Amino acid sequence: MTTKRGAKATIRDVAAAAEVSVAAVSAALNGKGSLKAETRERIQREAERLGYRPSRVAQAFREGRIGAIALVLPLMDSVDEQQRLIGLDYYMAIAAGSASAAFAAGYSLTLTPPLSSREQWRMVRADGVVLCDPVADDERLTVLDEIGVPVVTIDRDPTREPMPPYAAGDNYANMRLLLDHLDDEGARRIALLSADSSWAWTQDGDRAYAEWCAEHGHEPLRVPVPLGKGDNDALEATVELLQRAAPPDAVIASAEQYTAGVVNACRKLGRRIPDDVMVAVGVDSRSALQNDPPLTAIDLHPHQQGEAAVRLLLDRLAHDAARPDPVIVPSTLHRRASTHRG
Amino acid sequence: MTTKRGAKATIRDVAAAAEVSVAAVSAALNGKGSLKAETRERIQREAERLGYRPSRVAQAFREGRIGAIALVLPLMDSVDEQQRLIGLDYYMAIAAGSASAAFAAGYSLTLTPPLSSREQWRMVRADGVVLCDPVADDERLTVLDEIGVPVVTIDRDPTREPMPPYAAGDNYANMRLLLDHLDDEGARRIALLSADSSWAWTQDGDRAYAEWCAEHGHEPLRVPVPLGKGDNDALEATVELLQRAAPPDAVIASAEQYTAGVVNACRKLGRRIPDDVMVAVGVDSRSALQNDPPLTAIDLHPHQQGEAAVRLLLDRLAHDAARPDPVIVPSTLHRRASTHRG
DNA sequence: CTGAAAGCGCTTACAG
DNA sequence: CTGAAAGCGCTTACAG
Repeated sequence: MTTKRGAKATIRDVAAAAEVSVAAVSAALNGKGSLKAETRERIQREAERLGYRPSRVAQAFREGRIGAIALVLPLMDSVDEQQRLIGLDYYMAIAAGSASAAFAAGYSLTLTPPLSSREQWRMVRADGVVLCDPVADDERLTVLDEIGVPVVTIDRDPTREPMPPYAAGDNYANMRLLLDHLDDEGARRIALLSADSSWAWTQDGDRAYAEWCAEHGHEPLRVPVPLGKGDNDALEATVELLQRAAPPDAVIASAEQYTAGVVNACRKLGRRIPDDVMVAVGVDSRSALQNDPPLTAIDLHPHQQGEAAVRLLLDRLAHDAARPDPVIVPSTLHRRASTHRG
Repeated sequence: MTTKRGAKATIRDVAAAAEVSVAAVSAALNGKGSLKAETRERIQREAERLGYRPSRVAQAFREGRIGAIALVLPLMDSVDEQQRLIGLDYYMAIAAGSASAAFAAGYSLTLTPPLSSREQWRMVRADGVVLCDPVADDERLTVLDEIGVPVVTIDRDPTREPMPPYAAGDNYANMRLLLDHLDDEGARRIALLSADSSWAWTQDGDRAYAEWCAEHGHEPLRVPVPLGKGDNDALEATVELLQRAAPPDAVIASAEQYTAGVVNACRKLGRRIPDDVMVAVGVDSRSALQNDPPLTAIDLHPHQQGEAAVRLLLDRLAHDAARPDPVIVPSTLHRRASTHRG
């Protein structure tokens, strides 16, 4: 009645060893049913002796759920080594928040690497997916829909109908918050580095900027900067801006990726922050906080966004009901030295 | 014979609809067996019509494996919001590398949030665990061993016997590489910021530093700096170092976390890098690369370490055989402007 | 208080 | 070429 070496003991092995039924073993180990204390202890002893561990797959199978949620981050989509180094604080915090919310509900969080083919997506073992920063007509959402996997996005889908549930910051309001703050601090020519992308947060920010400028009679100074390709683009764009005949007296870096480029451009040209030019960032990060001087930035509370997205997803899984409302996570403006002239 | 609304179609529903056996459905959908083309097509049509998706859990159950590997990162162990912001490039790259190696082998990668109790660890649904930076007598390894989950570590376990298989950089050699490089560039008093921890990489680095100093007749200038508690500690330690009567002419920041602190300390005291003091970092990051001037750093190729660790784990899962040898991933010294006086 | 059985959804031999 | 059955390891009603 001993198990074979190497083969893992099953509930049957324990039942045989303790000379009871498998049901009794199950009850004893899960503290259910009503077993005589003596029997329960004997079963536990035998289980211990055989090194029995209930099979997690079998349990999952019985529960009818995988017990995992997949998280898809844009940064995992890059293939070359250089790019992979780019671990943005924002996404890391989303991952941490998602993981803890998932785990609190008895789910684990799965990181999904770059997937191209439909085949690969079918391999994903998860009860649902949290997808960050969908683009317009995002193919991945189409595939997931075909496969029948529920999806929640972080940042809303710009085009899809019906729009999947989502969690997001209030990107429109945040941009206006930055602009008002810079205005209060005396900035009169505020430039914006922003990506030409179909992401909702970019478009919301651009719209807020355009409207704010129109309302305040300011000339818009928006410079498109590609995202992702390293940070030279942001540096060059900022250098170009600052060397214009009428340079800006404040620069907003809308993306975390631009942070170093903007700062280095100022340093390169000998422009002091904030005296010659104020700098503010649309997404807070360690770089912003640790910069000398520390940079004013919007904290999008990505940890909370991750938590919120996972909870939305779990609701969908549980109730299979009506599409829930989006969750807008309030953001915080951290006023730091980069936008305040002593 | 139609499925209930809401309830997902099972293989039985498809079999009934197509008027064949479940075995035929399985064969048709997996392209196995020898079905008449006409039958196969009819089955596929019905499956399509019913929106049938094979249950991933059931498949997993049959395969006898969960199909997931858990990754445990030290940074996920912090609870307060402030700490969570700390997404180190090093760990992010490990996660990306692990995920792609896992996925290539048909496994997914699960992120495990901070777990304290044995109970919580039992909830982890994974066929194996990759644990980063084990400390001496790491409780987590003890628990995982009890639960019977195979483990591979990144960076070796400092004390455990038998030592779990691991992937790591050559931390001893790397420290000497940095020291030799600084020596070549003319540094004569090289200080080291290093943590008082039981981590193997810290201890290896400290040992290399002590031996190198002894061999070269240099006075050791090692300053212990706590890890994790934000970056003020590194800044203060560096300020203190640079204000000594005999200040160092080079500083090695052994951890990625020290990067900003060291740079800001130099800036605060008006010491120019590299002219007044050279700076080198033991772990490469975006901060090091984007600093002005860019900082010389050791690239530990964390992406490859992640891949290697996952492959070690998969080997163990597959063969259940002898303990494999550790994998030492070669590191690269990136010589940058911070250690070269024009 | 305990046992025997059914069943979760799939795939893989094995019969016909 | 196709069907009926066994079985992966567990838990949950249901009998005794």
